[in-house]
Amino acid sequence: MSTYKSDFLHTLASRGFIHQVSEPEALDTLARSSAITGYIGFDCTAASLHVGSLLPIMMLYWMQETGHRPIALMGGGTTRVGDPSGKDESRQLLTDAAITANLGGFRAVFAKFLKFADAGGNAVMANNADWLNTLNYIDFLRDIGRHFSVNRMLAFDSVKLRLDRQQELSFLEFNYMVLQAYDFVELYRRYGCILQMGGSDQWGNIISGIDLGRRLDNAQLFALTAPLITTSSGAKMGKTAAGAVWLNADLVSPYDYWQYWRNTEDADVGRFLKLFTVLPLGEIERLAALKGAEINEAKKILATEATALVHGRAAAEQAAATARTTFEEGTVSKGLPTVRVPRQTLEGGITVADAAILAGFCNSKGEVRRAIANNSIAVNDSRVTSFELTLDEKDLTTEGVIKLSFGRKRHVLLKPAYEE
RNA sequence: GGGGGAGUGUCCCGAGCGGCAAAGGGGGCGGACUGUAAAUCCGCUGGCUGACGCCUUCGUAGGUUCGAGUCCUACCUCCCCCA
Repeated sequence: MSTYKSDFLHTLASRGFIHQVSEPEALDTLARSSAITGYIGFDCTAASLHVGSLLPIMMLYWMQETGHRPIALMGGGTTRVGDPSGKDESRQLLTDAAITANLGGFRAVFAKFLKFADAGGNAVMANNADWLNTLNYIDFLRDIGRHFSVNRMLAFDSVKLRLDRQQELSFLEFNYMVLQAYDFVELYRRYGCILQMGGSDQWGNIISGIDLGRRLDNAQLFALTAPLITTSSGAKMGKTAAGAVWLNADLVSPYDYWQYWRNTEDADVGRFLKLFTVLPLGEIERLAALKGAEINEAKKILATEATALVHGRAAAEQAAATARTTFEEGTVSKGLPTVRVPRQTLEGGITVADAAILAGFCNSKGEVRRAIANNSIAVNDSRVTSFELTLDEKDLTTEGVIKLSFGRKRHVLLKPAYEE
């Protein structure tokens, strides 16, 4: 399956994580004979990590799992600059306060995948703000800047793309790759880190770091990139009707997260099981081979396993149970997302339109109107045909809730709120 | 510096003789069919209104006109050619 002899590279390769590796033989040999240290950098542009970050996180997970030391590098410093790779326009700059706040949300997520010192493991969480924020400009130019050829930098895709399209590329962004390269060297010096991993769009930036390490410290550093993951039908990972699929439970509930994976396309099941669960490959092979409706079993396992990694086994099982009662038994499950409606409002009667907006299904009454015309909205599993329909306490089921549905997959329980 | 062209429905691309809430795609959402899949077909894809209708939208600001995405002026941004 793979020609790698080290546990680390063999695992990554056979699970589909590897796109490109610099000097694969040398790295393989090294990883076989000793514990190596490697890192991946993460942006702090959002308040939570999302499904797109999952792939790199899993690489760090396997790194630790196969006996090495992973470093999750928070881009507290580089996020202040903004990576131009793969973007047409410069990203909006975030305030330092926002970056710090975002960082806070990350640690808990990483702790679910990696064992840091407080959990008795060797994983490291670093923040490049620690060394970037205090850099002295002139010193930095003389020590680091001299090793960078502008001629070469102009040839990098991330830069060239912008220039070719006559898109603005500020000097600030132009420096991003220099800083990222410097990060690599800094981590090498601090932790003996010799490997940087990342998405395939990071290749150029990583190579810059390798070059810098060789020039400054005569170090042999390595690059490993992962393929860009899309669904079989070509869509980018991690988007749903409601937006990005975040890893924080307060942004995307375990139930919704489970649903996201449950709705994986047939053709992706095997690949995703390998990438996003830690099930043994033999088991995955068996699941991916299921045909027709049977592959739904594999999807449920994918959903439960993937959810368990992020939200814990109990939450995953609960999401699975909720899905089972909702979709397979067709009954009202208490595990569905609930929306509280003040009791007075309910007594006075609330229109379906307002309820649908409250539930987050629609943004305007016009949308609700169209949705009803399209047969999309149901109350307690019966189709709503009239825009005039008003809901009140008589519509409460024996469980004391009103089940409001949008389409066949999105359900919400309206629950009278007695407090406040 | 001179000449020519372009900016359209706040997701993207893109048509648009002065009557336009504005063609057509893509994407998205929903329905049918299925297996909570894919493919396919159908519907929807500015806001308010029960409805007549009203309001807001075509780079920005003015102007002409009963009426402007469309014509005129200035400005901004981008592309191409000449220098």
